[in-house]
Amino acid sequence: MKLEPPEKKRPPRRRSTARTGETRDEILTAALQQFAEYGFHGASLREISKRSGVPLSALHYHYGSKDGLFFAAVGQVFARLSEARLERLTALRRTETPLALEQLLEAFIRPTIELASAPEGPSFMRLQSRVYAENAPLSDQLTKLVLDATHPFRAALEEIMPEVPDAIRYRGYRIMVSSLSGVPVDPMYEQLAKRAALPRRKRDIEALIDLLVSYHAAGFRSLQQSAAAS
Amino acid sequence: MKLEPPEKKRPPRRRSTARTGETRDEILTAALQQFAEYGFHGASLREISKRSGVPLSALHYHYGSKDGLFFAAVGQVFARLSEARLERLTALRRTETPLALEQLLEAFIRPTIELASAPEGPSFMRLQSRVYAENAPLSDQLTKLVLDATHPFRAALEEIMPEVPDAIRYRGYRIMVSSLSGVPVDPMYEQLAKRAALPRRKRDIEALIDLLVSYHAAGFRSLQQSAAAS
DNA sequence: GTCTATAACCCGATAGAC
DNA sequence: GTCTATCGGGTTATAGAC
Repeated sequence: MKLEPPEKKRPPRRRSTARTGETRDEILTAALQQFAEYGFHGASLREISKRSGVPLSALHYHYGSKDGLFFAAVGQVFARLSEARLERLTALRRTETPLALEQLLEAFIRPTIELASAPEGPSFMRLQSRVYAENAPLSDQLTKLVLDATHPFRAALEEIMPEVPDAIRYRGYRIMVSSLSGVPVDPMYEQLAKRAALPRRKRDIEALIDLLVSYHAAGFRSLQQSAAAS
Repeated sequence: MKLEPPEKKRPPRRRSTARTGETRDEILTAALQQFAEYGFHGASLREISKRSGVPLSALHYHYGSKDGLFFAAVGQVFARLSEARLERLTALRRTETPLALEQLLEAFIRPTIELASAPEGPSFMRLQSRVYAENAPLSDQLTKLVLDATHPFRAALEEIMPEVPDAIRYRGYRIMVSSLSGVPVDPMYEQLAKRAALPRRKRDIEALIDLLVSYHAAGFRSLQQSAAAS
C-alpha cells in the first residue's frame, strides 16, 4: 500500500552545517509530541525523525538511544513544571505566615494548568499522564525525579496539617496530583461537556484553577476532620 | 455487551482438541496481565501466547487481531466493574429517597477498590489507568463504552445537585474518576508511604474507601457552594 | 480447532562516506 | 555534525498440514 517510488526529494531547505542546539530542540519538540501521542512503545524514532526533519541517525547521535531521548523529553517537561511551582512556593513563603491551604494548592496547581494552556501544553499533559502509566525501566528514575522535585510541597502540606498521619496526607496528595494529570486533557470530559477539557480563554483558565483549588482544599479539610475525630 | 459467542462445554482434556471457552479464558487472562504491565504497544502477542500456553495463531483465530484481543480484555474488565456499580446504585434507588451524595459516591467507588483488592486486581487497575492514556484507534470506542456504562451515575449526580452547571459537575466527576484509576495502584504513593497503595486487609480497604468517599464528597460540596454563591 | 512455519513489515541501532 | 544505507531482530498476521 505504501509503495514509495524512489522519488529523490531533496530537502527544500537547509539542514546541514552546525547549529547543534537548534537541531536538538527540534528533535525534542517532535519527540515530545510523538511520545505524548503514542506512549513510549508506540512512538517510533523514524516518525520523530520525519516530523523533525532530522535524520534518524542524528537522533542517536544526540541522545544515544530511545531511552535517552525519552528521558530528555520528559525530564525537560518536569524541570519546567517544578521550576514554576517552586518559584511560587518560595514567593508564598516570603509573604505568608503561616501557609494557607488554598494558596499552597494554587501554587502547585496553577503552573500545571498554565503550562497546559500553552501551545505545546496538550502534549505536555498527555506525556505527563502517560509517564505515570508507562513502566519502562525508566519509570523508577522518573519516580525518584518527580518525588524529589515535589518534596517541598509535601513538606509544606505537613506544616499545614501535622495532625493528619503521613499515609493519609499522602493519599490526599496523590488524589490531587492524579486529578491534575488526568483532568486537563481528558477526552471523556470533552465528550461529556462538548467543550475542550483545557480552556483557552484567560477567564476560563482562572475558573478551572479556582475549581481545582477549592475542590481539593475541601477534600484535604475532610481528611483533617477525620483525623481530629479519631 | 456482546462478550460470549457460543460456549462449548466439551469434556476435560488437556491442551489440544476442543474446550474453546476455556482456551479463550486462558488467553484473556494472560492478555490482561500483559496489556496491564506493558500497555497496548508494549505487550506482544508472542508473550501472551507463551504465558497462556496457547499457540500464537490461536490468538488470531479467537480474537482476530491484537486490537480485537485488547478490546475483549478491556471490555471484560469494564463490564465487570459497571455491573457491580450498577447493582449498588439500583439497590440504593430502592432504599434511599432522595439519594445521598456519600452513598452515591460509595456505590461508585467501592466496587473499584474491592475489585482492585482481588488477586487479579492490580492488573485490572493498571489496565484501567492505561486505557485512559492509550489512544490507539480503539480509544474512541472505549470512551463511548465507558461513558454509556457510567451514565446512570452522572444522572444521579445531577439529581443531587441540579443547581451545579453540567460542565462543572462533569469536572468534579472526572476528578473523582481520575483519582480512582490513579490512586489504587500508585508507585509514587508506595514510595512515599512505604506501604502498598492497595491495602489487602479488610479494615484498611474500608478505610481507603471511606477516605475517598469523604474527600470527594467534600470536593463536590465545594462545587455546590460555588454554584450557590454565583 | 490446533499447531508449525513463515510471510511481510517495522523497529532501534550502527557503519561509514562526506 | 550530517546523512544514506543497511543490519539484525522484533512484531503482527497468515498459509496450510493435521
